[in-house]
Amino acid sequence: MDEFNFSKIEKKWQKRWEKEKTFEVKEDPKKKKFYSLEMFPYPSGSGLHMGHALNYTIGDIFARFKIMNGFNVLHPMGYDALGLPAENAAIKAGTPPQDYTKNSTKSFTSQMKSLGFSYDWSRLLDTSDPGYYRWDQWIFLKMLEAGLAYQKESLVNWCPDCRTVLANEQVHDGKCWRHEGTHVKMKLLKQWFLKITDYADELLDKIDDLDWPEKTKQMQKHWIGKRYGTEIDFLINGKKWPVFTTRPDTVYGVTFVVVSPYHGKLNNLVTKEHRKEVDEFLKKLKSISEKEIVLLEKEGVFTGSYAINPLTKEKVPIYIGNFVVADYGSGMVMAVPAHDQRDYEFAKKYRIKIKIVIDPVDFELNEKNLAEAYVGDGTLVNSGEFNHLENNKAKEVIGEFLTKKDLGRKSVQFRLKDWGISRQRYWGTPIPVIHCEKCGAVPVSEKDLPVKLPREVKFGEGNPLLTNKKWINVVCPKCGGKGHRETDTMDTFANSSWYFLRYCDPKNNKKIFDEKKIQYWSPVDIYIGGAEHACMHLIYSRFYVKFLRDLGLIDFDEPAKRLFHQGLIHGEDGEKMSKSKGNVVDPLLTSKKYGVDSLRFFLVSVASPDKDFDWSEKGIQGSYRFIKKIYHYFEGFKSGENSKELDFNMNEVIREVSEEIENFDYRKATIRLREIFETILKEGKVRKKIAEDFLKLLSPFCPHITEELWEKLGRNDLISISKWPEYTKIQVGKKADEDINKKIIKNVSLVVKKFEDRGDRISKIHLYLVPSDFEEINPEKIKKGIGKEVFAYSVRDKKKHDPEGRSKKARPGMPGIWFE
RNA sequence: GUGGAUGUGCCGGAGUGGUCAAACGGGAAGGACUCAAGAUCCUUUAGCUUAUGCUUACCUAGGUUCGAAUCCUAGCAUCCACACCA
Repeated sequence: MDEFNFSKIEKKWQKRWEKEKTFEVKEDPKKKKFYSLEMFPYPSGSGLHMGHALNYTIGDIFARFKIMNGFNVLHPMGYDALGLPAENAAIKAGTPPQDYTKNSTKSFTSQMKSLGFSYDWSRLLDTSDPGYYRWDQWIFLKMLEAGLAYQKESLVNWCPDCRTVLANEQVHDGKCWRHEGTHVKMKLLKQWFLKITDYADELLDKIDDLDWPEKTKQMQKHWIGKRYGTEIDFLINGKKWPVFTTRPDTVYGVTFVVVSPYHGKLNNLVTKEHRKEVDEFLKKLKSISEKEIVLLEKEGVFTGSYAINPLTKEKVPIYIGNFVVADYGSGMVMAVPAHDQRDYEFAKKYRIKIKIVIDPVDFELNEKNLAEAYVGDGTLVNSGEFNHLENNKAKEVIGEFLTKKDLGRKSVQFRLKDWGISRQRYWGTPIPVIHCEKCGAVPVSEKDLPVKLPREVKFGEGNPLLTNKKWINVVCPKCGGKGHRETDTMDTFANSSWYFLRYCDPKNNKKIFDEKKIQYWSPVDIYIGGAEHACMHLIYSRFYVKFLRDLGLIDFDEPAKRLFHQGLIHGEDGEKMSKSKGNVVDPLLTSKKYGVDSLRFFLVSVASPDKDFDWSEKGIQGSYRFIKKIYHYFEGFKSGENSKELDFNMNEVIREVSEEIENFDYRKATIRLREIFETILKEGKVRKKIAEDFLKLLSPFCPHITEELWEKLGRNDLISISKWPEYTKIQVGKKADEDINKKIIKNVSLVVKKFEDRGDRISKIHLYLVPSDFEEINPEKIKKGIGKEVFAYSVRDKKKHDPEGRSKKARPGMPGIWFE
């Protein structure tokens, strides 16, 4: 018996796939395409981790399954190579990010190749390649033309560690998404924005059509956060200041107005007498991180100004409040302490008047027994001409009234904000704009793209691009005068927002991509990656696709039809894998120890791929044993006749495994494979067809040993591109036919016995069968089997005798029963 | 607070109205082989017991049903995401 030398086998087949370009694909109108994509990795210097291995194994199994099912499968890979970590790591290592990244991507590629993934490596993409980011810049110019890219002075999230601005989506819990311990600060900067909000409605509406995990869809909906409400103009110093509210019905209960400390026109509201207090308050706020503000008590300070309620004409004080969000609505809210908990707390603290305007109807509410805000429904009181209206009705009525008098208007607010893409760092796509004193921000002309990142820069303090004067100082393309380049680079999420389109035509240097190629391959049929991207990458990509569609470049609306999130792998201790905890398991080392196929098989057999699970060394040993067993069995394979039962089982397994892979129930599929293999082992000799089918079913999971054993069975083609076994219906039909009568006899007898044991007398039995069962049963047989008078009906039969409606309980294999 | 998910045997984890003491894997125990270890193979793994028997079991408490791990109601617990959005 040969020693099971998995590493020799792996290399042998990986070489052959590469040599024969097994997984390279071209458009072929005669073949149905399938685009299978996994989120491309950020090529960190530490190489592939187990999470990558899981992600790509899940995708690879799917892609291989589709290939064997006759699809023309596009299964590409690339690198999201631009970004801060590479820059930081490069600085640390003292090498330019270009070199650092090249090393990383090289090692990623060789690692991925060694794991046997079925990628079309000829389409390899690298976002740090000017040939790629040139098209980032091109899209930017198109957005600029369309008015979707713009510059504005704004308060931004600033991470002191990254020394750059972060998008809202990159701030988690008031902290930087890359630095768990770093609080994000607010800073005022001139920034480039992409007007994703123009697409807010469509981004929201189309969510329902996506075959995506419900959770992710929910998160996106929440993130976009569409709210219907009313804008009410309060009068301050003779000027109209709009305030957004979802509760116009409570407008008579407004006793103060609160403005955000970050409101742009805050200074207009602060009177001389209150300047000092306000400044102190603002100063105090600055020293507190956003995270802490959330935990903080509602606090505020009086500005000295008053606002006039347009309906009551009452004058109410204006406060600055730490709980008001600056860039939602107008950054100013009307406060109704009787009917909003936050306002209530604030009013109590600063002893502001509380006025009840909604009467709960079923109990009495007065200022004295009010221990918290009453947010329920009721009828309006103290509301002038609107008294006695039901409050939900009042929302409408007051809204209309305000509109008619031009004191307000219906309004829709989104939580989603425009996407700030400016980053003050080096390793990103340069924003293709030249600033000119005369002409302002002038776009670089398309023919001058790409604006390449200069190698000659100094890293250290601030933005490295500022250190290359030669690169910065250029002539204005418009007037020929003095100009300087924009030194902000784009958020890396710009790079990843459309990469999946570029895979369809990765080397095109004339166009972003060829329309015909895009039309053939896109959109992505299955997209696999982490759930953490739900509100970042997965929203941005949707936005980009819609924009490119509106440019007329593509004719679909959504980047990916179907989405799947893999689970997280924890260390053996159940904790998240991390270097500091020392519980990291390296996929490469593991594959060297047990073989790639064992690793792949194990990764998808411990748990459903979308569930989190703990790494287990014992577990992978179990997978290894299984694979070894298979290897040894096939090595000495001798065909022979096998039982009918095995034929039947195999046929079932083909059906089940196919369905299970399609539904990402990989774990169940591996169980099926184990079971059927046990049966094969027990029988010893089986027909060659059975052996081949088994190897084919196993092939997406364990591509290397199945190639090897396929060869051992005397085949010289590749199993990886062989035809997936077919499931035959006839055979099962026969078998099921025999079963169904027995099954029904058994089940019904059981119930009959129970009834008779209780002392019930049964003379007649009425059975109500689902139509498919009804067609297959043999009533005589059942009658004999049960030994009573039996009447069988189809549930569809309108003339059936069914006084108690038992036919409703009928299910396949188990009829509804009624006794007489 | 809001939204989502989950709760099954020693552990991981299937199942989803009758065939369920509950697949499969891991662990453990016993046995075979071996001088021995490893590998491999077989058996057992809720309790009483060895009977095609009973009892206790699928978070808890109720309910529906001839019958529930599976359906309904309430509660408890855990995990994740978002979180002062007016």
